[in-house]
Amino acid sequence: MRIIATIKDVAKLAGVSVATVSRVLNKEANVLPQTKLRVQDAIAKLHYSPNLLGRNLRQGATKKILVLLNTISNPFYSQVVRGIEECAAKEHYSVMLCMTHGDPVLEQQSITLLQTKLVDGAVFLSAEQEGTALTEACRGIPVVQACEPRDGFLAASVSIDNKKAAYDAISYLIQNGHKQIAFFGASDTLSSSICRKDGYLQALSDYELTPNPDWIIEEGFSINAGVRAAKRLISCKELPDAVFCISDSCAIGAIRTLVEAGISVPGDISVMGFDNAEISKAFLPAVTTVQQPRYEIGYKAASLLLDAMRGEENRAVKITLPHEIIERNSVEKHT
Amino acid sequence: MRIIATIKDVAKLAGVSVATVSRVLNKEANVLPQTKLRVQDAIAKLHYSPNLLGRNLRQGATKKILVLLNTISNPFYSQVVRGIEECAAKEHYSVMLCMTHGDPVLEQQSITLLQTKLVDGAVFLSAEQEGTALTEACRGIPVVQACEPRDGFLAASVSIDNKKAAYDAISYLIQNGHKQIAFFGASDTLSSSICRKDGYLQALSDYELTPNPDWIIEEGFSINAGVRAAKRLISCKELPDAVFCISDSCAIGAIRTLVEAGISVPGDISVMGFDNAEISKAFLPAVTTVQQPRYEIGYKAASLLLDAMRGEENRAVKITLPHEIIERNSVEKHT
DNA sequence: TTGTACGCGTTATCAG
DNA sequence: CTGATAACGCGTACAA
Repeated sequence: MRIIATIKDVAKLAGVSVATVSRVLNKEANVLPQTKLRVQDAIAKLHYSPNLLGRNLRQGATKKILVLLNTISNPFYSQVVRGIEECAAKEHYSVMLCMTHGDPVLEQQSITLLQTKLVDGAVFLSAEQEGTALTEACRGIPVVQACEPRDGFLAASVSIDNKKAAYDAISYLIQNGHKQIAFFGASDTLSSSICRKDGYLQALSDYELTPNPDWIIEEGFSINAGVRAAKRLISCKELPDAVFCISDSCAIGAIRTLVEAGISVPGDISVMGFDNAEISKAFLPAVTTVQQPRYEIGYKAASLLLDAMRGEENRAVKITLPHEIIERNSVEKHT
Repeated sequence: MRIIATIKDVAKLAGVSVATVSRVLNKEANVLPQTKLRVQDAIAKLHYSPNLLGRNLRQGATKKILVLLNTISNPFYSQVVRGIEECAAKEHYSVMLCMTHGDPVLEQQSITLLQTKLVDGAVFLSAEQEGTALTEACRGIPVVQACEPRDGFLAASVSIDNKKAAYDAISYLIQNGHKQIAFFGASDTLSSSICRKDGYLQALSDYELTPNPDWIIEEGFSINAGVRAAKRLISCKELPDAVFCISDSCAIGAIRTLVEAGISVPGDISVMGFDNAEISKAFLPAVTTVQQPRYEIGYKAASLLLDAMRGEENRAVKITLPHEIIERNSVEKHT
């Protein structure tokens, strides 16, 4: 392995002091063109690039922000991260991702990057530890939450109003003539799971429909969860005329399972998803769903984080962005 | 914002020297239990955590590796990254992700993290710059490639044999009675695009079939690319009896487009994908495809990177891992 | 067992 | 316009 050049080597080769090299590196004004050239020459010759550990140590900042998320296997987060990146780039921050895989220990490891000054701030797209533990772990560190705010975690958050979104989805089903509506949810403690179920129950109640407990099936967000939920539904003695699913993946698993069992979608049962995943549009039938403003959520979250890093106290800020129902072909419209 | 405690503050509060605090932090032996307690007490009181910038600077290493990838919107990479993470964790490295979004400038920014010692090494899951430029940019830095080796980039690589994989896929189609086989590919310069096309042409040639140029349609990897390719195919005066697609996304776009046009899959046309994406199993019809050992590719790549970071010279190593054909329902079996 | 003092690579302050 | 030097926070010889 070659020995790596430092600022001293450059200074020596150029016949100047390290201070002058530093000035050239940081594009300061007061350097004679000729010495500047000598320095740049030496830099090129030695393939020198400044060690940012030194710079960051000296400046007490790294110009980096961390995005913490459960897993990248859910493409939903892709656009959220893009929003974060583009907002951060405006102030010359770069973005790094770390995954927690649902493991509080891995999450804590990433938080250590914050505590130990390796990054300047973080956006939490998921949260594995308890809210109060997170608040404690992130004391004095700029952090915000996006998509999935955690109860008890004192940090600004950006998300849609999940309860209202589910409520609107159920209203849409009801307005299209469906009265017997099942719910495929998740039994975890994520705020989105809880809020979407609340919205479902609230809508049913407001429209004076009574929920059938057999039809509230909580298997999770994944395709396989949708498959399992649909199998359980099929074994019920009565079938609903519509199903609201907590995610598009779940909806797709459900649709393929129903269809395989000879139940037509949307002919016999309508199915509605959530998130507007890319596949929803291509699936057969195309899935009617609820769209979140993913990019905007990420952008706004980064913007709040930048505020916090500037010292602005905004830990109590809770922003909700508008959702939208995307009509496609998996819901039958009875008039 | 609270002032952040340093090792000095801890030392002062505990009434010891910074050296002793450092010894406690690094779990060295020669510290009296009672002083150790005093130090730990002070650490807790001050909510102190060591500034890793100082430590990393001192030690010349960060125990972090970077994964560079185009975008996380393709869930294919999720398992690859998992393999990297789990191998890296065995030697106490943590993994961070940076996206390039196909932009050489963003890629260069991430490479800067390497050049500037912020991370110890990197796995390239994509490459935006030219191979020779990358070789130059990464001189003296431990790097490896996975999935998509770049011509001219002198770094160890791990991938499947893309040409043979495509060849095997076409053979499979032919053995199941298909003779008129179209190819939906990508016109970029990725090695996988080129190799898979080569494999397609080679197989046709070996089985003495002549490729119809109208049926070689290169629109890309995405669902929309599959839609576009299928539309172009439909407008041909003759239709093939099978299509080999460069990705599962492409295959799904193609299937939904064919089906919408009243062409049955696999009844009229069989469609084969590539990658074994999660959705392929759930799609209707379930997509016959080629499986890559994603986790193993990542794991092996990380293992090679660890070797390189230990100083082992392995830049010329090229590893190919076995692929596998996954039979499902999108290919008709004529006997 | 503990403390002193130096150096990691950089930037910032001050003289000149 | 340039140079010498003191930090930044930490780890580690060496000394005590």
